Amino acid sequence: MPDRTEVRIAGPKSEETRERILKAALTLFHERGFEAATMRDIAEEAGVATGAAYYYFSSKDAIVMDFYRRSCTEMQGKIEVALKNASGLERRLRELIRVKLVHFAPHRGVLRALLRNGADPKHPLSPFSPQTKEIRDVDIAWFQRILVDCGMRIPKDLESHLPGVLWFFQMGVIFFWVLDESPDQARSDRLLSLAAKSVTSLLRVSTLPLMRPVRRAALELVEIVKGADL
Amino acid sequence: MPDRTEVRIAGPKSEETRERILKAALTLFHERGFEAATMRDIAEEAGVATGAAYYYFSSKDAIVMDFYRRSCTEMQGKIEVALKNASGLERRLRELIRVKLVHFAPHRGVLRALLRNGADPKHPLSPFSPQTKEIRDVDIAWFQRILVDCGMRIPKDLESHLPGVLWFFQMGVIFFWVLDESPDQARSDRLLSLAAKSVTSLLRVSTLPLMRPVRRAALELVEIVKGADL
DNA sequence: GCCACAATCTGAACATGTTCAACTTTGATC
DNA sequence: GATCAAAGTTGAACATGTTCAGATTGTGGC
Repeated sequence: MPDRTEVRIAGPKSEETRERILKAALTLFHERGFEAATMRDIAEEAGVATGAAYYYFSSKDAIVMDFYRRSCTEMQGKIEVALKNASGLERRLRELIRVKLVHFAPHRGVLRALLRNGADPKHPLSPFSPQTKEIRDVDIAWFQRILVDCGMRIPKDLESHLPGVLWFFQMGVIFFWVLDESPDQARSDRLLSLAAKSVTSLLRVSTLPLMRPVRRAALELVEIVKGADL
Repeated sequence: MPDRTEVRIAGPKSEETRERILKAALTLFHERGFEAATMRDIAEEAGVATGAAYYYFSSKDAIVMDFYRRSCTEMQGKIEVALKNASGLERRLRELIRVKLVHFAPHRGVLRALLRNGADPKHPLSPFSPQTKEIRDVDIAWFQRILVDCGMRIPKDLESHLPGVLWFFQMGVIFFWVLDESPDQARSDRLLSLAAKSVTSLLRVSTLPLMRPVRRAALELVEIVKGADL
């Protein structure tokens, strides 16, 4: 899968045009949806020729990628605040993920475009691709942090993988949310609460000696999956 | 998402043309991959004009859909045989899924196309869409059957959902397999074995009274997810 | 001010999935 | 066999993501 998500680094004045194109794109994505907003529309809305859009963004997907990157940067502060106001692993897990849902709420359509290639790590636009590794790592670090902070006893063998696994579950929730058509995505809210609770319970239980074989199986599973593409 | 996966029902002689187009498509998909094989190529290979291809298949995806349907029909016999030669839940689970992997092995590229829209049930081509419900139901029935046959005690509350859940896990395995680039998809084999074993162990353990709360959480999860789109 | 070079921008052209109006073949009916 | 509607077939045209050869603009050096 060829990479067309690169983004031109700004020369002196161009930054403003670039911004205009991005803004036009997001506006149109929001108004008509990702597919219905054509590159011609976007360029016109931004007051440039079609080619100019491609001068700044190497593809339509690259626009989404840029949006994704920005969103993640913007969310850092919100996450910090949300975690400050929540305590306990379960609540913090829930709030950490909720920040993302709330942040992306006005742009579910764009996110759908981001996730439309599922988990295929060969597609540059995919939360699992090399191109999004940086974002992914930043995000995984938050899970690491709430795990460490909560002071819960974590089995040594799980420790290194756990943040990544939690991030993976988060992706599941987000994926569900993006497709969720229930009013106000209420169903996703229920899913998120239940997921946070279940994960916390599982973690608590996982330290029991009885659980050793379950942990081993889970670990092997994680290793198979991780070794393949991530 | 508009449905373009319908397929013209055969008039008298047309069946042969239709077959030729399908065969040409599968050949080219196999030789060059799904994206690289254009509808023009396919039509030419079949010795008809581009439009003719669209007379028989309402879209490129419809070809994949047809392939998917046929494959499932063709597999029924193979599954029967495989289950006859295997006993015990774990082995039968493994063999049931392996039949599919083996059957689809020469067409991983086509399957990739089928799964490229991930789990979005709004996309007609998706193992979760209404358009594929019939296929799905047939498939789920096999899981039902090996569950009943194996004589294992299944908690009453899980009973009705379990076949669907197993099917869902199968989709996970297939999804992994489609993306698996390890030599001969050896990694997927390991995943499949581990998954079959884990599922069986979990099921055995699930009857313990201790597990009641875990089952409740799992059930609630299943209900949230199922209620949403399937 | 002017030149050369790079950055920016343009719009026509291309590839590919898809549509469609018109043409041809087929098969039933008389 | 003539007729005609339905089935089958054609290829040009369309929409949209993308490319590209060139036009335009901006900038540093003289």
